[in-house]
Amino acid sequence: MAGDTSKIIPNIEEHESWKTFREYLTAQGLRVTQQRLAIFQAAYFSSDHYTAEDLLDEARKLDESVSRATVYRTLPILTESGLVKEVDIGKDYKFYMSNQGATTFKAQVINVDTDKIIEIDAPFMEWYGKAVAEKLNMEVVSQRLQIEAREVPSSQ
Amino acid sequence: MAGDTSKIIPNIEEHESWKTFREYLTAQGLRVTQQRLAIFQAAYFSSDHYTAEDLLDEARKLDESVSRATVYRTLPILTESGLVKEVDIGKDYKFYMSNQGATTFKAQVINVDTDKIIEIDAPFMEWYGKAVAEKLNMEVVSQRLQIEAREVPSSQ
DNA sequence: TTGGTTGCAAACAATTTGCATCTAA
DNA sequence: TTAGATGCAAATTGTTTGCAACCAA
Repeated sequence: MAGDTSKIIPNIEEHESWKTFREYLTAQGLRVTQQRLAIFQAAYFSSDHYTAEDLLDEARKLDESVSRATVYRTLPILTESGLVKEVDIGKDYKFYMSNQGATTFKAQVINVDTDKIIEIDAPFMEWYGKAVAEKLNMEVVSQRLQIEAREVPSSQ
Repeated sequence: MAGDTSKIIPNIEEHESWKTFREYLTAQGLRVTQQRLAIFQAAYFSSDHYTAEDLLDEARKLDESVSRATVYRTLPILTESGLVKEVDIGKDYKFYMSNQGATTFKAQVINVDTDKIIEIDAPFMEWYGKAVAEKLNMEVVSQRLQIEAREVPSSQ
């Protein structure tokens, strides 16, 4: 096996998310490969937002055989499984983040000076989207609220 | 895409927006060129969302010398002047729309099946973004609320 | 006159894809 | 065994840029 996968989080392979991921692959008729496992681990056990390129770097620390193409081919699997969330803030590349314990609707506050993304709860937004869609006789597939802001040069 | 705009609006060159655009160019030390005027007209007197490529097609109906490069170089001028608004819905190309009479905050409802974009008023969003940003000691630069939805297969 | 603008084509950058090889099942 | 998965490199696609010709002021 290329790359020990249990260095960062103790007993990481016993974490239930592993089971979820393996079962998802199997259920979809997809194979459980070393590369997919490495990419999953790097993607899911991350606490921040990352790009495909960031993910490639991290996954390679776990299995150096991982290629850029496989990262791009695996990301849709991760997002469709619900384990990872795609975050598009209007740049020419996408961000992703682990979807660990996601429940309530989140808005993103983007610091325009640093590009840092802060996720904040915005539970009532969910209701708002539904209400608007209903008026148009539509059903919500997804929604996002993004606020670009900059730090106030804290006076006094 | 909106058709030939000079047929819809009478005396189009007397519309005050022309003055605004020319004054904006001059104020910025930019030249008033035929190409910029054609792109402005195609961009501003359109009632729908359009891509850079759509805009190129429309602008060429007014001045066939307009090139793709000039469209891309003019779009930032139009958005910075406030005459045109950029709408990014997470696709790999951007949409734009005329900012005629825009006052209140708008949300976009995107029909995921047809890619049609519907703009709806969401005035309270403005307040919400400000409140959130304030809590983080930040000031809002811009915000967007997007709802992806699909038509309900109208029963009965 | 002359420095900003233009069209063209080449360059870019993120992402996708064709293909020969590899491997999970 | 064998169909699905991989790495590599080339292709794609929306957008940007270098440059010589052009033209608004």
